[in-house]
Amino acid sequence: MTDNSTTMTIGEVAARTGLSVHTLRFYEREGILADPVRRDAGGRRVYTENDIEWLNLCVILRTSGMPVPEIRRYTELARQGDGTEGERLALLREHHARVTAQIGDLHRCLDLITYKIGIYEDFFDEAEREHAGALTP
Amino acid sequence: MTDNSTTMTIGEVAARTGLSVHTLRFYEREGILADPVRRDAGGRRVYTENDIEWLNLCVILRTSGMPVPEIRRYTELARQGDGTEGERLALLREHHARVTAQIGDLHRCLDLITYKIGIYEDFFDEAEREHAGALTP
DNA sequence: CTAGGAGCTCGACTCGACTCTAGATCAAGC
DNA sequence: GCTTGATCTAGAGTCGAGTCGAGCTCCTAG
Repeated sequence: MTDNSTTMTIGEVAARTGLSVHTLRFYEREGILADPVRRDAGGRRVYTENDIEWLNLCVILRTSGMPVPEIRRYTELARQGDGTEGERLALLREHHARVTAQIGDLHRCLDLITYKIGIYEDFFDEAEREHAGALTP
Repeated sequence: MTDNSTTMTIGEVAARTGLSVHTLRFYEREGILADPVRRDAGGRRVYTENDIEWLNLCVILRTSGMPVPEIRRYTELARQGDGTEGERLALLREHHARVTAQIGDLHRCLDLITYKIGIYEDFFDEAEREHAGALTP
């Protein structure tokens, strides 16, 4: 049960999202926070569970390579609310395709790397066999 | 049969590797070419099939996220030749692990993105059903 | 012989995404 | 009241990986 009314300081949010406080402020400047962060009497940022959730989504999007401007676009759409679902869906689908493609690329790279590793391993196996004076017919 | 003695200009290499001529010169400065590129009488670079092969490996390593300095390290070891196989193998294994981990990360991101897409799709399905005045019991 | 297209070097610039600094403010504990 | 540690803002700096430009040279086709 995530209590929707408990609030956090920027430091706590940093701890919970894995982002640095610098990055949190940076993201806010870049306009990728769901709603403008509230402030307490002293002017410091006050975050809610909602913000954490949104930030976690942002982290996922960034980790999977979505550029900041595109996250901003998504955020703007979400802020606008009703009527933007189509564009949001399109944006996510596009990203989905890119990530899928990238995974494919990485797999192809991995195959070659695995192959190269195999060559080196063979090299050492061979050396060992010779060292042991094995009986290769 | 790749003729090992045919040579190419930088432009041809660019066409064949997908790298720009700028990038080819940049890679050379960065020391990630197997051997110092030969030059013709006029001082222009002369590439061989070997260079192409090496560059293709570099492209794979870069695509899979190996930083340039690490490729340089690998290149240096390869240049030194005998006795460095162990370190080369270690380096490749490390990279293999990183790439594998990254693929895992991307899969995790993809799952969440897929989930989000599902939510939007449900939203539209629902809207459509209502529009059609369906008989949901 | 000359025009145009590649190439050359060196150094500067870009871009994206942070990351850090300075100098001020604030809140809480002693 | 004072200190200490967290926050604040605005703006500058960093880092990686290219990317580009200026000014020059060189080959080749017409």
